[in-house]
This record gives sequence, structure tokens and C-alpha cells, in this order.
Amino acid sequence: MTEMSRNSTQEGGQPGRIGIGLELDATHLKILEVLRENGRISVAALAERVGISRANAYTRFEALRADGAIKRFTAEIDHVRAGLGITALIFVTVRQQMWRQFRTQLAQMPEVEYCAITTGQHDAMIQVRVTDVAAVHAMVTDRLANIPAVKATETVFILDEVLRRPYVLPSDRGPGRSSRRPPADPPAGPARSTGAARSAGSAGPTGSAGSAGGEVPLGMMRFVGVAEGRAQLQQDV
Amino acid sequence: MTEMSRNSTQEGGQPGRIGIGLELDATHLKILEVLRENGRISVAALAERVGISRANAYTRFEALRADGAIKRFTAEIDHVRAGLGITALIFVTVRQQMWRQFRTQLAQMPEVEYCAITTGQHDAMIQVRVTDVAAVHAMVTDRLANIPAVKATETVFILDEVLRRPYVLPSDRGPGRSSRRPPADPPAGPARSTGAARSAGSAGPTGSAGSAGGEVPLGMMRFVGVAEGRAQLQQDV
DNA sequence: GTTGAAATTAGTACGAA
DNA sequence: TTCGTACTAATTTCAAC
Repeated sequence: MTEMSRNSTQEGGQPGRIGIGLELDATHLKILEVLRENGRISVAALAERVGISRANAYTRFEALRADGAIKRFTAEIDHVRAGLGITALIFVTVRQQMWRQFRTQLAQMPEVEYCAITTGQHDAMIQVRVTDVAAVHAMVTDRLANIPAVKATETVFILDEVLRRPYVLPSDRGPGRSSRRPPADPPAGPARSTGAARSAGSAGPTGSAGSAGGEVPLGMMRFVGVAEGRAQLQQDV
Repeated sequence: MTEMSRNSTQEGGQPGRIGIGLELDATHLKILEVLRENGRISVAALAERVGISRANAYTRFEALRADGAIKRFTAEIDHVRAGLGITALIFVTVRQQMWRQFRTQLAQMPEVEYCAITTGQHDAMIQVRVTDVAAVHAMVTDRLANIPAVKATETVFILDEVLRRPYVLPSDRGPGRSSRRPPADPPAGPARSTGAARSAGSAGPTGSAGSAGGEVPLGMMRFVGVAEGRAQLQQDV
């Protein structure tokens, strides 16, 4: 019950129902806004805060839940208080066509809180929470290294979590501000060579940046070079 | 109310109360285990599932909340259904001594779901959810690039979220398995040159790995080289 | 820390607009 | 669909043990 939807077959929900099952209107979004900050609010209070009747609130609440728009309700805890003061990110390069094994192994690692498949230099990023720094080392060397699917890892520690929102919503942008950029105001800066893949082996976000004070000439999206054998990997994902 | 504790002053909670306020016992952890999968469970039902009396459950529940061990209750949603189908990670290099500005600007970006300060090549990682790929581009070029504190960015897309647990707990390891590695079984592989920082400019998690089939000799922790000016940055964090 | 009873609130099922 | 109301069931609170 911890794995996420893959948009394909498999997994929790009814396999028959693919595609959007429920068009979310402004009221639905309002409900999600309230639930985001108070997941334990009663449906009666929710109805009042959203400005609809109780019956309507029950109907919509149930619909959101049944449709899968709301996946579950949970708590947010202070990891330090819970005894897991160390958080690390481990970027993993996965051997091609061993994704299934990698996923299976991951599910059996209780210290893993999050894992995402990414584009770029690495194939996956996993976030772990453990008691101490040594546990990170043990995790990487003993457990990850023993998975044949894992080709290489790169570890980084999290020093501080500046911001964490339970989730973001389209309505957060406000009624006035569109999510798409207004037609005017084309992006400044040199050469829109957006897709310029970095040659594998060269590194870092340094490089071409002009060191002119306030300007940020390399704010451009910089896709990291595709790792070796990544073309095949993509098919597997 | 969306920013997280900094362990220092500032922020929501009482500034006077530093340090652990409540020692969590096995029962507390059990409560957190139940709440993790069902944040809307009634305290009565919670008591039954944990195996304690109602009153006890209420006391502990309230204590966990008041102590801050439980920060809030929230829902987990399907971002695709909510209309935010694109998730990206943006790794940011921050100009030294401009952290405060960076943090302030971040709080005003509704598409940012998570931001963490990290060690390694970059200084921060932010996760954004938007409607389409173009919005990522707009976010990076228009909004992040306009923050003087932002020196450089590197963007990566999330193709799939394999695993997401609301939180992990020390008790997840099970009663039998310790979090620390057993004294026997030293890590295999060549040369425990753990701290070997990669020279800035060289790249990739590839490299020294012996290509022998099953063995993963470079499971070792590989800390990425410190970015330029990072020594000063650390003080600021 | 536990149990039991009262007061409150939540959830459900209807008919009407 | 949405609303309003009444009915039933459950939860929370408070008390004594």
C-alpha cells in the first residue's frame, strides 16, 4: 500500500478505469485546500469552510476519495523527535532492464521514504531517514550495493528542509495569475539552446555562466547528459 | 505555516522550548504507525488498534500533537488528477550569504512542494509540480533566474514516483533488526577511502567500478565535491 | 491507566427545491 | 445537483474506580 500508481496496469485501483474519472471544479479544489492543512477536519466543518451544504460536502468528499484524487490521509511528523534525525538523498544509477528488481528491493527498505525515477545524470533519487550518519553509510554500502540492479550511487545529506507543503494545487496560483507565462516578456539571456545535452563525463552546474553580477545567464534549463545505456532504460520505465 | 523548523529561533513553536520535549515509547510509535496509514481514524478506533484505553489514547494523541511530534494532518492527493502532471527537481546553487532572500522568495512560489538544503555539488534541491513542461521552463528562467541569490540551476524531470511513504519510523526496522550494522560483516570492496572528495569538474557516478558482474565495488559513499564558495555557505545554514 | 455513562457530534437517509 | 431536515450511530468528554 506504499507504492504509487504507475499509470499503467498493476497496483491498487481498478485496472479497468483508466483516464480521468472526475473533473475537479473549483469546489473540489477548495475542499482539497482545506484538507491539505487539516486532514482531520469533520465533513460538517469542511462544508462550512467551503461554503456548501453538509450533504454536498459528504458527496464530494466521498467522490474525491472513491475517484482516487485523494489517495489517503496521513500525519506529518517531526522526524527528529521520532528519532530519525539524519536525512540523505541517494542518487542511483540503475543497470538497464533491472528496474523490476530495483523496485522490489526498494519496497523492502524501511528507511526509504521516497523514490523517484528521474531524467538526467542518474536514474533514480531515493530519500532515506535514519538515526545517524553511520546508518547512511551502512545503507549505501551494505544494502544498496548488494542489489545487482544498482550500478552506482551518489549520496548527499540534507542539512535543512526549508519548505514542505503537503501538496500543491493549481488554485494556489490564484485566480489572477495564470500558470502559463504571459505571451509578452520573452525569456532574456543568450541562445535558447534548451535541449543542449551535456556530454557525459563533464560535470557540474558551473561552466558557461557569465560571471556578471546580478544577471543569471544560465538560468536556462540544463538537462543533464544521458547516462550510458540510458536509451534502453527509458523503454523500461 | 508551510515552512519547517530550523532548529534555531524563529518559526511557529515556542522559542523557549528547545530540545526533546517528549520521549517516545513503543506505544507512541504504534500510534504514529496507525496514523501514518489512516490520519482520519477516530481516537477511539486508534486506541483499539494500538491496544490501549480510550483515555490513554486521547492523552498520548494530544501529547504528540502538543509536543510537535505530530506536526499536522493532511491528505495525499493524486497530482495528475489535480491537474499537475509534471514534477521536476531543480538543483540550485545559491550565492553565499543570500540564503535569507532565497528562502523568502521560495515561500512565494506556490508550485514548490519541497525544498531542502543539501551538501554536495548543489546547495538546494526544490521539487515543483506544474501543469506542463513549459511551466517548468518558465519557472526556472523567469522566476528562479530573477532571484539574485540563485547562481545556477540544474533541472531534472521526475518520470515516475516509485515509492512514497508519509514518513518512516525507527520501529519500521522491526524489533529484531537493529538500525546499526552488526559488528561482523565489514563492507567488502577495495579501499575504504570514504571521504574521497571528487575533484570538482570530474563527473558521474561511473568511474572506478570494476565491471565484474555481481559485485558493486563502488557502493561506497561518494560525497560530491564542495562547490566554490561553499565553505562560507555552510556557516550560513 | 482503566472503565462506564452522559453530552455532543458525526454520518446517513430521506424529500423538496 | 444541491440543500435542509430528521434519524441513527458513533465519538468525545468527564467522572469515578
